[in-house]
Amino acid sequence: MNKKFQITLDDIAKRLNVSKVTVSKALRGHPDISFETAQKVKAVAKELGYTPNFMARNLSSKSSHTIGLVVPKIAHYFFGSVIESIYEAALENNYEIILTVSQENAVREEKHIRSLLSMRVDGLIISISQQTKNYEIFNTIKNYNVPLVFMDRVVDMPDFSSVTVDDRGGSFLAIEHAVKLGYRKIAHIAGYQEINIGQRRYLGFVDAMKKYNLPINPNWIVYGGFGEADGYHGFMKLYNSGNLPEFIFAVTYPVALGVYAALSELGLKIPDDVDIICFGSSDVNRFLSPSLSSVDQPTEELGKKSVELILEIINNPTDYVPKHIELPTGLIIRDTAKVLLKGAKN
Amino acid sequence: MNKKFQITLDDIAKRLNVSKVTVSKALRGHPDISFETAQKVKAVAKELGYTPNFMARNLSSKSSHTIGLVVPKIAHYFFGSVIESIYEAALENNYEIILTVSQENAVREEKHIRSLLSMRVDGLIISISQQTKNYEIFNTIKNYNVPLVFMDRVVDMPDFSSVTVDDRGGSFLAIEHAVKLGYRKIAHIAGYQEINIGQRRYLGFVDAMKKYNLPINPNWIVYGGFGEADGYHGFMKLYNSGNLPEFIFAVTYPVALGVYAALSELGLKIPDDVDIICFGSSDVNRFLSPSLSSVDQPTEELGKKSVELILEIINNPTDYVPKHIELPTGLIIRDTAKVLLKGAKN
DNA sequence: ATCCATTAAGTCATCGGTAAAGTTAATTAC
DNA sequence: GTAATTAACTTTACCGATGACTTAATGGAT
Repeated sequence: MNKKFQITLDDIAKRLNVSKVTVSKALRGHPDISFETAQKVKAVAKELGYTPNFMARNLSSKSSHTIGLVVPKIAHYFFGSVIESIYEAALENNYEIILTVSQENAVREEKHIRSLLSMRVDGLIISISQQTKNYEIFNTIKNYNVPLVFMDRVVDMPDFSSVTVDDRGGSFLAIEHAVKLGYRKIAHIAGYQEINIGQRRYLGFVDAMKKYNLPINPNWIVYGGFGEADGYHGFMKLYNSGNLPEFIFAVTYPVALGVYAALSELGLKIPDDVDIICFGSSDVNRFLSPSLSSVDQPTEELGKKSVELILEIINNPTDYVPKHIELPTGLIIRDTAKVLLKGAKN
Repeated sequence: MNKKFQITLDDIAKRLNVSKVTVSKALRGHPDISFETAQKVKAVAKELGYTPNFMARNLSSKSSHTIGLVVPKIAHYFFGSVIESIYEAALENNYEIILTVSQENAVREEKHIRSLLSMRVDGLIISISQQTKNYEIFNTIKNYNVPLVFMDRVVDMPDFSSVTVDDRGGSFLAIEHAVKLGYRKIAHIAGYQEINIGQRRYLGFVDAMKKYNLPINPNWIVYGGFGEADGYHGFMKLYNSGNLPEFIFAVTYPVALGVYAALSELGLKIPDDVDIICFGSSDVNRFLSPSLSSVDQPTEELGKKSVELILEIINNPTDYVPKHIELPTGLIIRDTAKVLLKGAKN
């Protein structure tokens, strides 16, 4: 390593024959420093290409101007899109983001959180993994008084703020829409029920079925994860039961894709053999054939609101009351779940 | 903030009536410390839930065990997938990743790089933005002697290592394949030529056209960016010229999707009106209709190799000779570019 | 008995900042 | 005219770790 790796406050100080604290204050616009001195300092800093040392600054100031982010996945449209908007929002507010990925693994998730805490992040935005069951670490966070916002996948702890979408209401809309198309035999390929999105999407499904007096066939509810494989196996299970529903509500977009894979393997057609709608979408969805109708998830909003919320807490740590933001959802009807069931009338 | 936010070496030291250096050494397995003392220290550290302070450690050791990553985008399959594999590989080697996103913006890119340098990352993995033209910052990195590996989108500077795919060879394969299907009127919706992937994919196209003695129609080469909009406008330009080619080679997957959008708007069909192949793919590609045949980009390999390479440089900074790894590509034929052109024989 | 090497610690300085307290000289207050 | 205030700096201490150097105790070789 080059010894002249970094320009420090001292380098600037020596050039101007002032103390390094003067330089530090000048650069931060501290009122102690006269206008002329400040100008000189800034000029030299610019000339030398000074950049403050992140580690040193954070060590001494005990605040890192950094937000830790923990998500289960990156290479999925939903998370990719949310992450991107979080980075955008952070940048606008001059905050750094440190992103970690749990890969849906609870152990890794906890390790990442501890690591972020040791980096003294000013706050955490967390979307928990499918597996997360032990909430100990969140109590730790609470004890440390580190601001935390749960995003989309939340833990039900009243002390923490959250930003979610209206999972229950969105699911309700989806099922109601199916009913209005004439469908009665409706299945739900559901996610894990231990996690809010799985639970609430299931509840929305139940709400709608009840409202329209439709029987809920337990065999038509398949629990599992949120990935493509889960959708594939979920549908296969429905298929193998010998009693195929007319309509499927998939808990996530990848699950719906898994259903597509199963359908094409089995030679079944949408909507003739079975119709489908899902929660969430993707940028390439409109190129699918048929393109999936879905409950809209406002990904950019989720990211933006999460950052806003965490900054609100960071800037007002004492008398902060946890807030729960639930973003409204709507339906986007594309090719699937579009045509009236044969013989049905609206 | 809670004052007892963090357990420090001193806390452990006091408990055991030893000095904090002893604790530090013990935890790092330094031979100075006896087995028994080390055991005791580790036990107390565990009991108190000690985690080293990242900032302090890095400030004093001048190495952060962290790799800075700069990419143009996240919410795109290619980058999402590479990023994920980089995180995986880093984790295996006990390195942290600090990810920054340039959003294809050169100014922002430079800002991120400076910020990463100030964080004293041990190395940088960079995939430059479409726009990047000023290489000053890379000279800065060189002067600072910070290890740097370019990934996929490289800058032609001999001092830096790189991991790329065989863009030229892959493109050649794609065009050769088209020729063998009987296509002669071949267009290329190309990217920016200032950047290696744009240039080399174009060159592969030219290589193949020359080899098969096919004329290159300048009107059938449309330059632009790497996104969906570029594909859309690129095709519209071809279409409006009144002389439609039989076959299109799209420089990226998103560009091909843009072409799809244009085709569907114009009511044109693949492969009857025009056929297509592209460079790169996505996880949902197989659900497209028709699914795109493409040049395979080994995304996980790209990520993995980049990390391996940067660690190699980090661990051997003095007599390191820059290395250029080019990963082989192949074709994956799905629905497009599959059927012999009518009237052609192989 | 003395010297030297080894083991197992401890002390001190330092990384590059920031906060708090201390120092001047000039200005203001009464 | 002297005390009090203020502007503009400087000095000192510290954040939590690490590396270099020092010290004390033990044990073996001579």
